[in-house]
Amino acid sequence: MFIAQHEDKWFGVIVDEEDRLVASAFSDNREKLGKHFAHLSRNTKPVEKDHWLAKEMIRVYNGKEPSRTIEIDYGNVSDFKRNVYQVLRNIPTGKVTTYGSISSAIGSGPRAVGTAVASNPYSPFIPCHRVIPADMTIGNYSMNGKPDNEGCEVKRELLEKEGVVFNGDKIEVSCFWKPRA
DNA sequence: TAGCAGATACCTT
DNA sequence: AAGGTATCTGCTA
Repeated sequence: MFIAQHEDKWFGVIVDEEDRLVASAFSDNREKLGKHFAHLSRNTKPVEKDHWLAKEMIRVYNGKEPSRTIEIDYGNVSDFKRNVYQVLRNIPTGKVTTYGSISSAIGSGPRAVGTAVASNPYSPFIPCHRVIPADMTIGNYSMNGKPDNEGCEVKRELLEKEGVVFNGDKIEVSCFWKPRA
């Protein structure tokens, strides 16, 4: 596990031998982050600092696109989740889509997509924060493994930093992006 | 316009 | 084999 600190948050990544991403997450509590990773990945190696992916992560957290291509190690996820995550990777920065439109694109159901998105181990590189309910409200967000009210604020901040426009508690329809079938 | 059921497909144990 | 979802739609008033 590699770790980095930025403002009030900790950012962690786990990579494979070829620097592909096995898991990533962030938290305002370093200990919680460690526990979350232990739950996520068996072979959590000792903490090291300053991996390039940890820096990329802070960049993405601040609403920018990564400066290099990120390769994902899907070894630990089911086929279904991998399908969902590949759709998520195509959502442009500054846009959002809905659980329902993803499910119709891949021939599944919205609640099933919800469970897959909720257990995204690659946040924020795989942008689960860009998935919202069909009524265009902010919906839910998990921190350290569970849905979290504070996490919803983080989700909104992430989207605003990327340029998503809010109108009260709803997102402008101009920010909606439809996944291709 | 808001609230509520029922449908839904997949994941986890 | 059953129970749990980070949902959606259509009905009601």
